[in-house]
Amino acid sequence: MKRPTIHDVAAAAGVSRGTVSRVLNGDRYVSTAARLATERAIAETGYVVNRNARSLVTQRAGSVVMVLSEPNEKIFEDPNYSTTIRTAIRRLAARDLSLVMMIAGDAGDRDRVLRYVKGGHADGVLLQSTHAGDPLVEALEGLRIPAVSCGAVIGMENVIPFAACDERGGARQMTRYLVEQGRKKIAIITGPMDTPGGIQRLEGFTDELGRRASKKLIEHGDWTRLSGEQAMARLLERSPDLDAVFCASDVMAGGALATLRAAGRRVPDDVAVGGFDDSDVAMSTHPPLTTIRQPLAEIAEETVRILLDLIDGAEQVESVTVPTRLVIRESA
Amino acid sequence: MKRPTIHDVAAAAGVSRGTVSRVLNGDRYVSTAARLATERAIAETGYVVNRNARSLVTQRAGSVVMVLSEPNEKIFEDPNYSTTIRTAIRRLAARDLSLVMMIAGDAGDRDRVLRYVKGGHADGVLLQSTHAGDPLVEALEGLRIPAVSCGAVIGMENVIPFAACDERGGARQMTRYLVEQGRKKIAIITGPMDTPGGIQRLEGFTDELGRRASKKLIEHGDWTRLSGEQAMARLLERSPDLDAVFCASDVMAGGALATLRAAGRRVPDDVAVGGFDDSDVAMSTHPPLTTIRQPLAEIAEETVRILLDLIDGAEQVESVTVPTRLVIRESA
DNA sequence: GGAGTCTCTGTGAACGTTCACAGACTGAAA
DNA sequence: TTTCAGTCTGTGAACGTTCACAGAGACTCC
Repeated sequence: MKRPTIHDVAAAAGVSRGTVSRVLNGDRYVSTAARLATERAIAETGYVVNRNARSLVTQRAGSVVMVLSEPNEKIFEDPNYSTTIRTAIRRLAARDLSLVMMIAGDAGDRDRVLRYVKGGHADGVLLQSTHAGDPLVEALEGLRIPAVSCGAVIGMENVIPFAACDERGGARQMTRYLVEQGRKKIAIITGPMDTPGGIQRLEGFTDELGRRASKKLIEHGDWTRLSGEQAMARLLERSPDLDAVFCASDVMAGGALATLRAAGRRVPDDVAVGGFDDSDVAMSTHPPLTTIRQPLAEIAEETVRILLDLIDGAEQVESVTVPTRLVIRESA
Repeated sequence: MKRPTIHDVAAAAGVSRGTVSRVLNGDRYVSTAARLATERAIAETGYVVNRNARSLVTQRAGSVVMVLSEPNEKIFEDPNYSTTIRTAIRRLAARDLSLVMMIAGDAGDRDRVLRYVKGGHADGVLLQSTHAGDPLVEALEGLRIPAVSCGAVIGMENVIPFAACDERGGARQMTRYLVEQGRKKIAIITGPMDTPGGIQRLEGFTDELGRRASKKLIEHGDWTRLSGEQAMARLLERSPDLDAVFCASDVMAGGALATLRAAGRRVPDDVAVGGFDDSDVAMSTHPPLTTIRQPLAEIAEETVRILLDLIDGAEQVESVTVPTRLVIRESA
């Protein structure tokens, strides 16, 4: 029981291979009679085009690869990925492109991705959580394949287009809110300093605080809950009188809350806590987190749109920054 | 600057196409001299095999498709997917198979998946969160393509092999624990009753409770936090004197906790709360959730292993059930 | 020395498309 | 009538592999 080929369809429709191909690809020059006959034959035979054969001659892959470059396994729990993946699948499917997932944690992984792309098996690359200095990015750049990042790649902002939320602006929103609430000694727990979320959320924080910002009130985390707990402990030890902390992610804020509770601090009475992301943990903590909402679906949509533009041959594309929104709950 | 083909490699190595192909595919009959020359030529030319050409003749796709059949968009937040996807990518990559992601939410989506598979573009299918009666499953069954589900497909346990945690046993563990803690009136918030997690966790609950189980103490949720909140409210209204609630997922438990707090119930003093999954929210709630840990990575590994066995031509494969573990924190 | 078995190699024919080209037919304009 | 443009169709040649086959050489065994 072999799969029907374009020949079978052609025979069933009483036309030639070429005509079937033209119908398949929406070519203008095909008579209505031929088109109808072909369409019926396709339906009757249950014909499905063989993408391999097509790709072989067109030199187009018909797929896009999403590369998850997260060296730290733990962080993959990040619920944000799900939204991005889902959105990407949908948008690409509308263009009959499939989404292939790859991981680029270590050198071996990166090599695999590179070979895949070099083999011409992807029409574009969607970068996800790429850290500064990732060798993969330069390698991809050399291959001249359309590549877009979901969130900026630090140091590569002008070479890899991206869509991202206004990290800096969002951080300013939160910081300003904490100030407005009368908080005097505001600390921050940042993300890794080789990611846009790490760097730019800190920038927004210091931007807003001006010379009131103090090095003593800055601690670094790695996005994980545990790192949030530990950073909070360090902050409390160094500055027991702090009255607010802005955590660069909700997950880290969850950790900070636990440390604060263990230290007997009431939230928000003694210490206000602000998060970032508005992921689902923000609703589950006690008290629920006041946080910065980043429209992940929209960011994913834009990322894919830019990639499609590039695949379609756009010379120059603009990176996109979408605004964030302050979501006030109970922690601040 | 065209990509080098097998011909270029053959020319560079001073051998024939056939020999290069044999080296590529690890054929036995090739001399060391030829092998060495070929390998050098491959390295020098930067040759990467064209999978399309290969698939065209071998009739193997070189990829596996993971189908996310979740009609309800909301639920996709489930952090479990990330682990499964990541594990699958890794295991498949070791066999040089790539992972294509597809969604099968509505009929159009399902059609796309079916066309993809019918086109011979996947060597196997990984089913994820498939609900009972999903028409896609039957359709796939008809195509005779290797398919394995991550978690059982209700009603299809004997036709679609799967790997899953011991849902029923896990639920019994939790229920027994609550009983041992002296709880007298134990309620349950189940998942959707067309999923194994919905059905079997309830079964474990009633198994353990025996005739102490009461219909009045059963409420249904849909895995979302909101449904947990609402189900808890209904339970409290009907049975204000309940002293424990087993939630079939941590996320729903998070919702239940919020309702309990709003109702002035102390946890665990007045009401003990048990979850299921041991996902990251379990650590972020207040109090942290006592829950049932399901080894997601292990389940994903097994799912992929079974699929690979099927792809390798295994006639009969055994579904796998892995044990769960009670994780005691503070909510019960 | 011949037969038989292994090892190794090259070659032609697929696999299922698309694309460029050539040719046939139509209708309108010169 | 001829010419030209426009529409429609079929065909041969690619695309880059693998696979089966045939044949060459080396070695062993009688």
